[in-house]
Amino acid sequence: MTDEARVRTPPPRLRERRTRTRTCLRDGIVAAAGELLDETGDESAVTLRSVARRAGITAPSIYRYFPDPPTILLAVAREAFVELAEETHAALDAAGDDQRQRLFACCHAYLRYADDHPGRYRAMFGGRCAPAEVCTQLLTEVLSDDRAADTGPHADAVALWLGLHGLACQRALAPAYPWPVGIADRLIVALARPLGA
Amino acid sequence: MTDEARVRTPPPRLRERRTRTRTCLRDGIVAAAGELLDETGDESAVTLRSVARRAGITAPSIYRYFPDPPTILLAVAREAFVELAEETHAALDAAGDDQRQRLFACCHAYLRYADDHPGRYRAMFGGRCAPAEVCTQLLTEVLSDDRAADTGPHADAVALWLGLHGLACQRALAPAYPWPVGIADRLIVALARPLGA
DNA sequence: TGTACATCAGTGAACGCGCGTTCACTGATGTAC
DNA sequence: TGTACATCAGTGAACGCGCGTTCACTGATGTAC
Repeated sequence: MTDEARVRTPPPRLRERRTRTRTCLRDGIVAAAGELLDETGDESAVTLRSVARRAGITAPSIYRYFPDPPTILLAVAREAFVELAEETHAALDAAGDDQRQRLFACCHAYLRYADDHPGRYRAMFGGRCAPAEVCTQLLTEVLSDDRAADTGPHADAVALWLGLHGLACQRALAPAYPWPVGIADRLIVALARPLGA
Repeated sequence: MTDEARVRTPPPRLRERRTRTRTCLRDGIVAAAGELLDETGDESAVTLRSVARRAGITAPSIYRYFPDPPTILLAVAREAFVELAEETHAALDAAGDDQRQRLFACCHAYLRYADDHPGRYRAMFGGRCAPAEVCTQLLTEVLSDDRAADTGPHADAVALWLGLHGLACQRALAPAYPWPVGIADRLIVALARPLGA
């Protein structure tokens, strides 16, 4: 009786699996890897098998979607860049027209994303992508309006981004560190002059 | 004959080992781990066994010096902080008395160390130590002379360090990225005002 | 509408590998006589 | 000075584990009649 019931259990499990398939198992795999990354902060904790466990599938299933584990992390990083862009653009949209407010909104949205997704943030800049361009492009736009005559809005954007990145990076690793209050604004003001001043 | 010769080979190997022992095998282990770190840029490539191979000993030997692999990386990070401090102080000593020159010398020595030891640099800030204090203390000294009246030389030093760290960090990961020329000076100037201006 | 069949996403067992860790051991060194 | 012995750093074999990867398979789905 008990054995019979146990033999019959597969169907619901398969049904559940099939349902997941429809909403694209690939997304589930990427999401699982992202969660593991944010929870552990350690790329070596994101193995093919640990991702499979988190996603509720068996390890070989992943090969239908990704040729190898590094490609999963690449997908996580790419998705994270899209999310980051969405959040910073949303912050810009909500900030109105004032240049200075737009600058701060954009930068704080950037830092917030890094704080909320420390593992993903590290994966983004782990050398798999060439992402500085993505980030600096946005900042170049935010900065560029009244800096066309400067030595180069691009270089200014890179400098500002490097400052934000340094803070985001280190906050992701040592969130408990007693950062001076207003350190983010101090960076923005210093690096975005004359806009931030 | 050949077999006999092979049987006799151990002694020189033991002698060599013993020689190494005198100059402290522990240093050899830390050095081996540091080399692996800089060559691969990947902490997961620094295993107990890979370190032992690089150091020319067997894996269990390491237990005489370190209780587990993470402790090796901790030792590498600590040693790297000492080296970094030595190099920045040497640069300051060579820079003379001019405040501005001292600032640039210190910052460039910092960046040079990161460029020369990318793997070690990442390990330093991998969350094992609370290192921001070590770095910012030095920068606070370099900055503080004519900034005592500022809202806080410490916060300024942290901001400057974050900028340098962002650059060092990202250069260690993507050395091929086409950084704008003079990006380091741009960061220093912006973050160390009025000293850098 | 009902039935037979092809498809193919996901399974579960198996493999070889490098890992961390343990253990009894070996043999060079330094000490006591 | 020469000999017997204790020490203990490093060895090499062995273990169990989780990993990536492969393979034949299962069974739900969609299609052809």
